[in-house]
Amino acid sequence: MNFRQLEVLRTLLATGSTIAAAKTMGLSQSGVSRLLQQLEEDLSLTLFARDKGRLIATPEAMKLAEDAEHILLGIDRFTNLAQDLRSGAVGPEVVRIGLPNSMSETFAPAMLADYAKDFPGVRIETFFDTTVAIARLVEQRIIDFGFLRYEGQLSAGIEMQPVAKGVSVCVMEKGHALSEHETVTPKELRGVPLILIGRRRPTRVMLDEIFRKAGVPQKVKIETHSNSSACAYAAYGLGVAIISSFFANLHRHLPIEIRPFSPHLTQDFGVATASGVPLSLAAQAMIDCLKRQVAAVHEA
Amino acid sequence: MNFRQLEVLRTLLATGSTIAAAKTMGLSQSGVSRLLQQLEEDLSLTLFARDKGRLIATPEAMKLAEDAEHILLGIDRFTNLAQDLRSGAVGPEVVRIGLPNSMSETFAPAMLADYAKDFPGVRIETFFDTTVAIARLVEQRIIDFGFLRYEGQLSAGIEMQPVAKGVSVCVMEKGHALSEHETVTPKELRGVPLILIGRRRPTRVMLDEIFRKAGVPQKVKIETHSNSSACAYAAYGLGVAIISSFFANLHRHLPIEIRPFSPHLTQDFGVATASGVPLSLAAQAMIDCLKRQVAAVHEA
DNA sequence: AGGCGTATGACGAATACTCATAATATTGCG
DNA sequence: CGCAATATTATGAGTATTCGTCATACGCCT
Repeated sequence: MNFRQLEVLRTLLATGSTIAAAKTMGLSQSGVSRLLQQLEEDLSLTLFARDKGRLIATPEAMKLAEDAEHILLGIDRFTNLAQDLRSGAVGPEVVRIGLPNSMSETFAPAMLADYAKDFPGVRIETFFDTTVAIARLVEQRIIDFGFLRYEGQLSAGIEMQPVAKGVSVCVMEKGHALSEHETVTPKELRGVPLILIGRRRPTRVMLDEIFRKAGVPQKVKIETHSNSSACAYAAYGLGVAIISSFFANLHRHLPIEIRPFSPHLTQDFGVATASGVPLSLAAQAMIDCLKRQVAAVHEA
Repeated sequence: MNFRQLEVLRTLLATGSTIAAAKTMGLSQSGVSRLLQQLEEDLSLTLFARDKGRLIATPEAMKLAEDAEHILLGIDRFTNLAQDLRSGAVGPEVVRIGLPNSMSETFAPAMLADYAKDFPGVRIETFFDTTVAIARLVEQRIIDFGFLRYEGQLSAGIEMQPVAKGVSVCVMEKGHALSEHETVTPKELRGVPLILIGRRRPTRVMLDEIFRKAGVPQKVKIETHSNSSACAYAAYGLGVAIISSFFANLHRHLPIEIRPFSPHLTQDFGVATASGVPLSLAAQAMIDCLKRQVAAVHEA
């Protein structure tokens, strides 16, 4: 049995002749005739009496047509649903994402605005938190994916796909004396008030190591825990922040100058998903959108 | 698109691998693989993520599978009807009903036994599911009528006729300390492990509100999604369940005590039918039988 | 005869399956 | 640890079946 056969049954009952049915179904008269024969054969039932070369529906045909209608309706619904899923219109009711705190002010709104253009029907839930917290949210499947900096030591249930790289940079207020330099080294930072983040994190440890090797004592004026605040402090002339270029670029709207820090320190950023859990189309599209947005910020 | 493809979708979701699916469908593994690929191509959707050589269903696949199930059900019905017509007899009349899961164990059997006395020739098909799922089955006319709790916000194509009312009650194991009380208030439930159902449903939200107003924190030990399990948990002394008296009464055979919860919360139960579709005599009689049965449980 | 309808033979294109085999991940064993 | 054994999906090749068209035959009515 066959969709087409059911359609023929319906159309034949509606139109009364194979020719008319063929016309409305967009195929040849002989095709309709064949389809009907097949259906009758499949069911071992006479659906239409052949009377003087005309087709006359039997009561059986009418009974069956009701059920056929049901099936065809269901198929309609099925394909419509597929269509909606494809365009993300119906999608999963909600896409949940985790982002670093620093992205809440400008990046996330821009990204979501971009996303909402293509997927107006999808509800979005955002969690802003630290890298570790986001990783945990991914692991517990509370969010579909998270964007975070990663350092190799990821738990088993998480898969990363790299999205961007950053290098350590110095952020200072506009017109700061150090902005004369093309790049900034620990030597030049001797005695300069510093704004640092993440007390015990690997990147911070490496930074401390670099200063130690250069024989320059750090004059840490402010310890903070968000890139946003570090940039804001720098903008107010409270000191020079050393953060990743990735986050510095997100705060270009502030009155700050950004200079590469030397020696080179790189950071990897990527999208974290729970391994073995396929993403919905809507979530996948959100990741693509995020990548676009990151690329836009990066090249600007 | 194709019946076989839909079958593959269903079977694949049920079995989890092409090999197992092939076995149950009686064709080769490669056949299943091909059918799946075709379906994905037809729909332009990724139904299964290929992860390390395994298939993992996407959310889209699960959504679509529900609709596919309906279609396959329709096909089943269609062929059965054809079978009946072939064998001459204008098939036995069939009544299809949807009931809440909690009624499968004692209520439905009793009701059908009662019904079968008067209508021995009628074939009966029962669907046990959640309120929302049953409503959808009614709307799509897959069942003649459904019995469910309603909360006002019903879709346009459905008509309700009230059958019973329930009030919120506490269910606890026999001999529980709280059974001393004539009625139970939030105050007495302070620190008592609770068994609650339906995280975001209106009734649950109202319950949360009541506890909040009473200044009593809920100690939710178990969240579950069926009244049966809630009663079973209560019977095992895992905590005190707060559910509708209507469902609690269906589980009187368990070693439980039932006490009214105060303040009063009422629930409405009724029969849902597709609007504008006349019911068969047999279906109407089934509704009457259901009402009788409900009355019997209620007064007992 | 001419108009309107269905049925059917012949044939090409598409589809449905199978078999055999490749590619890849997991597991157990020495 | 390395390596075979196992389990899984994917794919190339080939065959049988089905789908649909064209042309045409046939029947009935006016």
